[in-house]
Amino acid sequence: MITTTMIVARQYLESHGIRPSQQRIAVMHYLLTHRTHPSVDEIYEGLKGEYSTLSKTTVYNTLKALSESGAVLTLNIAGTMANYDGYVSPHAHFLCTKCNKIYDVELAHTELLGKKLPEGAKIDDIQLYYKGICGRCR
Amino acid sequence: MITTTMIVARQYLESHGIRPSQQRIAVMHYLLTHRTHPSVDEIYEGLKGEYSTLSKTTVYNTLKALSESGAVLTLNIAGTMANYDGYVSPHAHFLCTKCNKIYDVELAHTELLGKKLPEGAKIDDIQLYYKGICGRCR
DNA sequence: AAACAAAATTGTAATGATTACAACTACTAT
DNA sequence: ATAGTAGTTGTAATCATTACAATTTTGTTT
Repeated sequence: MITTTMIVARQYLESHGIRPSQQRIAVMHYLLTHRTHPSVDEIYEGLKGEYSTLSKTTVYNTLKALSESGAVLTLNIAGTMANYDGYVSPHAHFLCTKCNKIYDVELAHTELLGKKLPEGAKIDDIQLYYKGICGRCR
Repeated sequence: MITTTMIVARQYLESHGIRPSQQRIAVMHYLLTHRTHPSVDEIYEGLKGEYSTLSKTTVYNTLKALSESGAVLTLNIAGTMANYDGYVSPHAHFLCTKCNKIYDVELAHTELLGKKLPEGAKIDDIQLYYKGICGRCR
C-alpha cells in the first residue's frame, strides 16, 4: 500500500539525488514516521514484515547512501552501534544509559561554539551528545 | 624503568580510586604522554614492547575502569571503534575523516547549551564532535 | 614470613555490528 | 527486445568488543 507519507519519502530521496527504489523509500519512510532514532536492526525488523524479501545488507547500503547525501543523520552516541535520524535540522541528542532511549534536544543557538578548530579545516558535521539518566528511569 | 610521569600516572589513578597496578599505570601513563586520542589497539601496540605479558583484554578492562571513574574520556567520534583521551577537562573534538586524526577543540563557553533536555534528566557526560577535512588533508 | 582471600591479568573463545562479495533482479535507454 | 548500469540479496568474512575460566598478583591477617 502506498500512502501520502511514502510519496513524501520518495520526493525527499529525489531532492537529495538518491534514486527512489522500493527499499529506499521504505527505509526513508520508516525514519520519517518513527522518530525513535532506530538502529539498523530496528529498521530491518520493522520493515521485513511488509517487505518480505528485504535484506539487512540493503538497509545498511541504504542508510549509508542516505547519510552520505545528508538525507539522514548517523548518530554514534551509543558506542555499540549506529542510530539513525530522519530529521536533519540542527539539534542535539540525549542518550539515557539505562533505558537506551535517545531523545532530541533543541539547541539554544544554531551555531556551535568551537574555538580553535584546526587551522583551515572544513567542517562537514557537528554532533552534540548528552548522556545520563532520563527522568522516567530515575 | 620508572619515571616521574609514571608516578604522576600512579597518583592520578589513586586520586580516582583506582588501584594502581603495573598495567593500569602503564595505560594511564601512555594516555598522559600521547595526546593523540589513541584506540585500544594503538595503546596495546605501544605498550606491548615494554610490557611483554600485557594482554589486550587488560587494556580493555583498564580503559573501562578508567572511563567509568572519570579518569579518562571515551570518544565515540570514529564510529568503528572507541578512542581515549587522558585529558578530561571540558573540550570538544574534531575528526578528520581523511587522515582519521582527532584534534582537540577548545570551547568558547564552559557550559554547553542544551535547551529542553528531557524532563528531570541527570547529565553525566557531554560530547561535542566535529567532523570534516583538516587543513593538511585539503 | 606464611597463608589466605580478593582483585587483577591473561589467552582464548564467543558475540555482535558492519562490510565484502558474487549472483541475481530491476530499471533505463537505445 | 537488448544491453548496460544500478540496486538488491544472502552468505561469508572482518573487526571491535565482551565473556569466561584459569592463573597470577596483591593486600591482609596471623
